[in-house]
Amino acid sequence: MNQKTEAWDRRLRSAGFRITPQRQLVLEAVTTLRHSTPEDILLEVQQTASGVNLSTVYRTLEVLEQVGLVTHAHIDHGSPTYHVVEEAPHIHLVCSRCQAVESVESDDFEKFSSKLESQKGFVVNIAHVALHGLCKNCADGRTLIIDNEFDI
Amino acid sequence: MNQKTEAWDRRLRSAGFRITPQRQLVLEAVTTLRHSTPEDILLEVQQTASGVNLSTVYRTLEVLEQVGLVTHAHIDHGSPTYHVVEEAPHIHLVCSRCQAVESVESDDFEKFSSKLESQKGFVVNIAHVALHGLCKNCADGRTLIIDNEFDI
DNA sequence: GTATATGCAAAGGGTTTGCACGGTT
DNA sequence: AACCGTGCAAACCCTTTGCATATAC
Repeated sequence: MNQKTEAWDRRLRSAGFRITPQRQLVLEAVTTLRHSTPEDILLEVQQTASGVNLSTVYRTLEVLEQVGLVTHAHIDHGSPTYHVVEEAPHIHLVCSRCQAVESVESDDFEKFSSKLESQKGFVVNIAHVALHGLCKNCADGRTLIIDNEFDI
Repeated sequence: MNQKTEAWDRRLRSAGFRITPQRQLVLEAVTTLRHSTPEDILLEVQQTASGVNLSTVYRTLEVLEQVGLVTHAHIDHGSPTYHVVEEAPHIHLVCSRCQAVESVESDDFEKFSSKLESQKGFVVNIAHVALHGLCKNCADGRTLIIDNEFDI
């Protein structure tokens, strides 16, 4: 974890940003929570002695995203969810019924997206992909999602 | 176009909703604009004599989505974009740089998603898919999107 | 010491809601 | 006539911004 922290710091510093307790706290929270909204992160960091202001959370996430340490995806209708940029790229599966978020490796998706690239010239930002639907539990045998069936 | 209108009306009526000028106007606007935010729709319908209130636009879109006449996808960080449910299912490609929205048929995507279904049990709502990245023009030879390269 | 980051509070955008009125059935 | 739908305004998120203060470098 310490090694990770050092890498984070280097990344920030090399981009000309300063290391602050708030930035470290937010980064730890994003790591711990795995998929979290700004509000989630606020609650997490507020459990520490120092605490961080909500606007600082927003500004920090912006910075962390700029330097490539975190990304976000639009998981539901509300706030975006942030997560650390990992070694293994993955895409998000979001259940429209139970709101569960699942990460799956993107290998198969990449086959599709590279085809898209060669055919249409469109280059997909894989880390940003969030697919909505029903998770295994909630699907329960269905094979087709009717658009208006859930509040999605 | 008249035939379409009748089908719309039937759909609404059979679901127990009433036919109102506002609902017809919104539906026409969504059709005309192809990919539009509530605000876009408001501007479009305000060009008519009657006009429609913004909150009615929202409520109408909710109804139209419930009865399966329109869907929405989360195209950018802001408002969702609505479009009519078409015969040919398609997914959306959204350029992070120029904001252009492209529709492509979902055949290839479905190959991926059915694999996802058999392997993970996750059933993707295809109409809701919006992939972010760079369009042909903006990609301009790139083959990898760095997450923080654009404000996405 | 200087430039950057933070906290606070206020403003901003998008969306939802309560209520009285108007229109559809 | 009864009920549903609309307009209006207020309320409600979530996010951004301005400014004075604090802090990293």
